[in-house]
Amino acid sequence: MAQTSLLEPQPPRKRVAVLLPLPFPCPLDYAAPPALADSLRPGAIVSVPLGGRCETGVVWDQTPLPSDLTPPPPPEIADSRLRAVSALVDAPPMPEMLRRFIDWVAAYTLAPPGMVLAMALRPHLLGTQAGPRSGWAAAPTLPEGMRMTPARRSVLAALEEESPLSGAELARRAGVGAAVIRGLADAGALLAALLGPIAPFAAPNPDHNPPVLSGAQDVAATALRALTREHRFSATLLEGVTGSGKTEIYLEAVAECIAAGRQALVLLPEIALSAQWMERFARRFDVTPATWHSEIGQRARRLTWNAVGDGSAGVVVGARSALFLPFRDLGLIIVDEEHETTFKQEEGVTYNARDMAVVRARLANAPVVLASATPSLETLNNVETGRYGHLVLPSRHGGAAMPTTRLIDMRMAPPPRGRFLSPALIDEIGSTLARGEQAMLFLNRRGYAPLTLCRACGQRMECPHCTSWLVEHRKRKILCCHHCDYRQPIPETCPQCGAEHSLTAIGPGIERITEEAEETFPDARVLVMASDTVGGPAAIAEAVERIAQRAIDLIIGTQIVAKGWHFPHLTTVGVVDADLGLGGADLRAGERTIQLLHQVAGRAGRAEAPGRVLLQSYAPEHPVMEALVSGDFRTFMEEEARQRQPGFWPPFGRLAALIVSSENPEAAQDTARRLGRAAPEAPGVEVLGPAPAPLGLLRGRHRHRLLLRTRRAIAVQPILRQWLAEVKVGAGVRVDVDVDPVSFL
DNA sequence: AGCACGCCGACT
DNA sequence: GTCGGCGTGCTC
Repeated sequence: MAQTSLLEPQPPRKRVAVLLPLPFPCPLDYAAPPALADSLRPGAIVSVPLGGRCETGVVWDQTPLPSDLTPPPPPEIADSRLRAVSALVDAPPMPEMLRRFIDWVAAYTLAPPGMVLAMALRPHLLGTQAGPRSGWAAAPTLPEGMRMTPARRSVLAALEEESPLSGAELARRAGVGAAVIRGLADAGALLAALLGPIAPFAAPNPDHNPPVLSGAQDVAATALRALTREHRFSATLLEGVTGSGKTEIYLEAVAECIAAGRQALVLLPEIALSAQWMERFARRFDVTPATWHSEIGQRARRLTWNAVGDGSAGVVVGARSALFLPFRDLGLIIVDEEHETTFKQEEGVTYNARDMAVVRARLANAPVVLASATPSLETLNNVETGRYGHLVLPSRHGGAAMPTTRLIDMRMAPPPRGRFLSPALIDEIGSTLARGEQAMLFLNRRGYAPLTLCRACGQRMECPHCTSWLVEHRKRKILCCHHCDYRQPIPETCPQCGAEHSLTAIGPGIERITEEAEETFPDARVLVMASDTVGGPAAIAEAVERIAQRAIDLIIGTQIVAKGWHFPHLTTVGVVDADLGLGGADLRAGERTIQLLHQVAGRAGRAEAPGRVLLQSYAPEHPVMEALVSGDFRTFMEEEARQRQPGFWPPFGRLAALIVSSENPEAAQDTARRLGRAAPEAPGVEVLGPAPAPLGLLRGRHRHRLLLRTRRAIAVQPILRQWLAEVKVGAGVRVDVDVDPVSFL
């Protein structure tokens, strides 16, 4: 009887590639146990051994990518080193579309595919049971002799309102700790009860409340409906000023998508701030959509993830990470405010959700609609070259006029020393308030003052971990860094020279403007809106409601007041420092400033009362200011394009940044220099740098930057891959790759 | 990302 | 003489 010889070749074991949500460069190979072999198809969720632990991953396949994005194939490991897949996880497989998308994003951003997978799989990995959960109900009679305390009483009161409730929810509503609940349960005052099934997402009704459309609106809506019916990829810019009805129009495409039984995804820049958007959706479709953003609770997260996967969530409104949901049948993507830079994720996998939405749509054979009043130059260029379609809503809905914009030349009539509101602006706000209308002051800078210096020695208060000034927050009595979480009390004496009471606030932040406004308009009811002063979404919704009810006269705010709110009684907007975004060597400084200020201006005068916008500027002849006054956004962007074209700056060329950082300044510089020496050389390819980053120190890491610029026809990924492979990165040094950078700090 | 292995300081 | 710091390197 012949024995199997160790020298004889073994039949090759059946192997599967498994991608794990870990920063590996490629999937790992595992042996497929015969019992599982048939189930281990691509997309299957599996448990596998890794080192001494067990990990959850997804059976992967080699998915075809555009040739210039394809990473090199990994070397195959020997059969003898293979370990076997432990188990098939009882969960729906990851759809092929999503797997292809993950590969695409990883290849494009040069992120490890596993890290991209982690974004798509994390919701699934958090908590595994979706079955019925148990909670607590009050016992029909209280046990005799039980001690009653205020905390216990409030638990029982909460159950009078609603019962049963989960332990965590009950503790939250009663304002007590888990111990109180446990005590009551032990005493027999609470009984375990099964919680009912979680309410599924109600189906939006596309015929609930269709809008009455006219003229250009009707044309645009009809066109989007037709594209949505087609079931193939298309990209369309929907351009229209604030108040032109953009949202209503693209919701018609959503309606068409729902009617066709497919799923729609709407990406918004800051979902947590959009209670008003939800209302509009509810008015149109009679239900609230599923939402997805970083702040939803774990329960809702899991529920939504499942509902998207089984198709029961027809519409998802989300922040950028919603792109990675396991849509079963994605039929439409909307990117609202497509020019917003918050679509760019800067941490971890650096991707631009606006661009990846286009990729996702292409893979899904679905249309994508990019909506904006002030489209990015990238998108305008894609329209220009015919890659994207273009629909324009030329005027404000209901005949409301655009606000008039006026510049205040701060060199001609400056405010008094230490003041920041010019006489002209004060006049205008004063008469607005006198007419009983609302006014807004906009300054995109939190805190009291951006810089604190010593009058005696000139010492500036700066962050010990970052290249940045400490910002005074007078209300909180601290100096804090806006780049890291460093904060310190405001010192009484100068830490440098010891002089007493010599520290002076330089420049305005929103707190300081509030102080000045309250002194100037003592009778005005003032509301301050900044990301660090308003609370959660509910608090913001309440603030917006108070504004709508005219309980507020003067709104003072940062960025967040610019974001799509409708304030019907607001007629005058004053921009405290219109030049603020123009400093620094940012490629898109002008574009960004005009987009932001245009959006702020759009808050003014949306109803019958005409709006006024006043821009305080020390550079009124700047093209950005002139464009804001004339309202000629188009001409400004054309000029911007003319300036970028000869140097092959985006969108006429491609950029990728390498950020070299280390706690050790020499190590960072050394690696940056060696990267510089190994810089790729080819026609149409240029490397700028290395140079110390403008933010030379960030969270205690010293930073240097290199910038790769190529002609549009040349992909940056293979160049970057080869370049990085040539250079040995020093100990403790990190090289972060940022393809299509938005920030140049 | 974890987790192990591996070389140099303060302790029973 | 050991316990332990976290630096480098590997996981199919």
